[in-house]
Amino acid sequence: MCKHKKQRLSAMEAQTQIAIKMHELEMGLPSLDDLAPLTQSLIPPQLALAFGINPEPSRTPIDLNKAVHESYSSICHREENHSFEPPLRLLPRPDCSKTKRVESSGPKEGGGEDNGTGRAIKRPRLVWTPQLHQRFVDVIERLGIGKAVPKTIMEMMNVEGLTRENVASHLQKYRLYLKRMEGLSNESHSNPRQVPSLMDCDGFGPGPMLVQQPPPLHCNPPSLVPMPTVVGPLSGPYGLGPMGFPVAGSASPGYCGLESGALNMHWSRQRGAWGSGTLAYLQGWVLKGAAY
DNA sequence: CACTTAATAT
DNA sequence: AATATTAAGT
Repeated sequence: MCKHKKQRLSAMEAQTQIAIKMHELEMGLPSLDDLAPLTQSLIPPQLALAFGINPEPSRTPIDLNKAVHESYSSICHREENHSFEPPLRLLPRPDCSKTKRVESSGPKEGGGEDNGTGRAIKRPRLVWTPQLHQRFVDVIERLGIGKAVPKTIMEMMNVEGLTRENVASHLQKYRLYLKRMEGLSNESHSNPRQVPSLMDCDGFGPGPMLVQQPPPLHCNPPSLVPMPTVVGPLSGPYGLGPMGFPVAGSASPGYCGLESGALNMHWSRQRGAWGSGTLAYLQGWVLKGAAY
């Protein structure tokens, strides 16, 4: 009896503590008068020029409004898909010297930029991390491989600084990869006698002796459900496949684990199938006895 | 134009 | 080896 009272009390205390903290926080915030409007550049153009910093693109209230709407609809879209992908940022921070410019508003990202000195700037070469590749694959699955073209993919991936060229290049490789996988599974059909030989362990995917059914899972995911993936150092002793996929054949158990969203295995509800290119890998996992 | 593909460069 | 770039064709 007394216990309940105490619990209620402490709950209330916690509430008031939070309220107090919030109040303190708010007190610490600058007043409206102290804030610069978002339309105003944080760095005056002259100063930016003097230090060789990319001048900020000018933002009109319309730009801001647009940006807000874009963010909003982007969030809604993600909600619709039951997917929680925070907007991704390629670089820790837009670096002032030679990175890409990033602002969504204003003139398109396009063209050879210069940072005021008239010199063209080079963006650092993109590294397709598993997370990034994951997003890439997600988008392709939503679009369907037929409609997945560089521009659309780029837009849907919603990654700051990602270019169409980046995506096109990756897509080219991804398609080759898919083709290879197809070839493999066909071959296994027509020529079951063939021995997988190297295919199993050379880092290019599992061999042909695979079951054709999606493995039974304890749950059929509502939409997109992250599948078990390899975790650990990106270039560890387990093999990374052609697209940077982990390869079952060469994965050592010590490096296997469950981590949501790290790699490319998804159940596609639309198609009622494992995401393109992932089936064989998943089967590889199952055959290897990966537990989940 | 944007897209594909192959070849080549970094 | 992974990514970018280029060239040529649709």
